[in-house]
Amino acid sequence: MARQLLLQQATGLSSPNNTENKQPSVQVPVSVAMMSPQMITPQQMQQILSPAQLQAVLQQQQAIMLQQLQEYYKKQQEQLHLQLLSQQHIGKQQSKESSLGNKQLAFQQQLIQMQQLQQQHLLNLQRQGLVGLQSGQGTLPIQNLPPAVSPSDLQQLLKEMSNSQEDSNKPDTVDLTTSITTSFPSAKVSPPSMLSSLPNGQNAMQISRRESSSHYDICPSSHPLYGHGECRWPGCEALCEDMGQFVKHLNTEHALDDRSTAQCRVQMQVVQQLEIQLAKESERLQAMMTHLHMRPSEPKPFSQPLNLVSSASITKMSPDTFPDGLPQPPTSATAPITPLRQGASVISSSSLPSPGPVRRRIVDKFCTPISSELAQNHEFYKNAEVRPPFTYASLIRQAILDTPDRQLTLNEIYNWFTRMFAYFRRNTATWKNAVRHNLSLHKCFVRVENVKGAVWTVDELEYQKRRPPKMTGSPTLVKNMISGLGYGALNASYQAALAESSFPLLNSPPLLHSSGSGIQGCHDDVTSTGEPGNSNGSSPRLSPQYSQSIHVKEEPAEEDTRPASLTPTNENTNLPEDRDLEPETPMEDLP
DNA sequence: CGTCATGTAAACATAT
DNA sequence: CATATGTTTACATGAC
Repeated sequence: MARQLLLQQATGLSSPNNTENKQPSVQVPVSVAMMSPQMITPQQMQQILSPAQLQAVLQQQQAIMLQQLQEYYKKQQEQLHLQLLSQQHIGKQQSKESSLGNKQLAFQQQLIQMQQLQQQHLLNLQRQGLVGLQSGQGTLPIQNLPPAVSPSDLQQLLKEMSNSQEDSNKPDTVDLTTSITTSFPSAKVSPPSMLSSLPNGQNAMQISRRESSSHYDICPSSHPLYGHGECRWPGCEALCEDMGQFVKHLNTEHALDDRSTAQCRVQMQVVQQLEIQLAKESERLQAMMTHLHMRPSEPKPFSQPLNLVSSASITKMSPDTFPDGLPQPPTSATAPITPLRQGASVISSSSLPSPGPVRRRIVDKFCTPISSELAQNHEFYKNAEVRPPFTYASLIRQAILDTPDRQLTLNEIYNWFTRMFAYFRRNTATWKNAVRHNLSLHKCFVRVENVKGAVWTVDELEYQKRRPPKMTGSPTLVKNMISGLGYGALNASYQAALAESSFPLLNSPPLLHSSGSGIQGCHDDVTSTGEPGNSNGSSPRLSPQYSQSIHVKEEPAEEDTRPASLTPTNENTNLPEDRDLEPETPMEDLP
């Protein structure tokens, strides 16, 4: 039933714009590709589409998202540019408006943030092999995007602004709204409705091109998943001398199986999370502009950069901008963008002030490459209110291990949470309680009293002990993991999982064990970094061996007397720890 | 279906 | 007394 519906839409919608490319054997309903996960859960998708279709759909969606994102960035930046220029006018009018400087700064920051976001997204895509790397290694991914406001441009702008600020006062009559919208009609793109086809012809062309290029048989010279002589499939770095070899590799190693489809879904999620963040940022920008009277509450042209109806982009949309046919979700600005859980009901889920219990411990079971994941995405989590896909226990541990002393007070743990994750800047009572609960509950957290209070440390051995059997990366397991994620916080978790299997990290030291296939042992990150005895003696905090007084949690059926419980783990020979991924660098902190 | 890990809530104790 | 810090219990959920 659903399938028919979709296919029906597909045939109606995909045709107009696909004139240019020879559709590969598989007809892919564009509308399906456009469909946000809220509309169709991954599981449903799999049921609805044949594997081949699914694969194609995913590719399409990636392409669409990328394209739309690029356009969106571009428009956003054009707007910003204009805003800055407009601000200049205001500056003239307001003579010595002292707050102007702040406004400039705010805009500048916003703009920079946009650019960062842009880069981040591209990095992500690149990492996943979705965007071919530029030949010049050092080049920024930003190159892939339309001309943006370069730092120098920005400087120039600000310079002009500050200059103009000093002279004359003009009547405050500049109609910024019209100046913006009229001079940049292109920016007025109505948000693609959920079920509509391609937003515009250009996209269609892009998509077609993308799609065809993704079918190596059509464009043998290049492949988005092939670059620099290696396979760029997420988590795979297999070396392939030439395209032929690569194609062979692709067909054998990344055939259409559970694992591959799961990976595709995860990739979708990666993109989606970024979009959510993007939506939020643009929303914030919008609010800023509105506040500055630059743009009287006009429906923002780019409120919905992409096809998804994420809670982020929805929640604060004004009623009039709401896509037809969609019930407007309660406007709860405070509702966390908890990664869409039940897949189909982001909207409804966002209506609840507090998300119910959220299951997302996959990563933990997946060996919690939390630190490597964090290394990659901590910027993301810092800014996006996305619930990190880690358990409280692993987060607490990470917080503690992040410090030179491997010990933190409760309050410092709190601070780490709020510093590292935007998500934990709300509902403090809830998660703080959870943190305390975890600290008390898990034997791996050891409370050490010192002169002024107490600090918490991690008994790594104990922590490892509680971990379930390692995962082998079997397709089934991967699949389970993915679906178990409730489609929400996959992004990180999956990347993290892949990281263990030699994920090419862009911003972290090269892995030592890049095998390219299969997940090698599960490791949990960090541990290595520091065994206590190591150098680093300068501990501001009392490093005096935990001695003072240690509260050993009771063990129901203690097998061994755990002598090692207090000794710096480290010599747990039986535990094959990877401890390599961990960028020893304690992941610089935020201000 | 039972068990386990986890998240959430809450009661309670103790220290500051 | 209020708050922070811990501990513990209860319950729900999802994975296995």
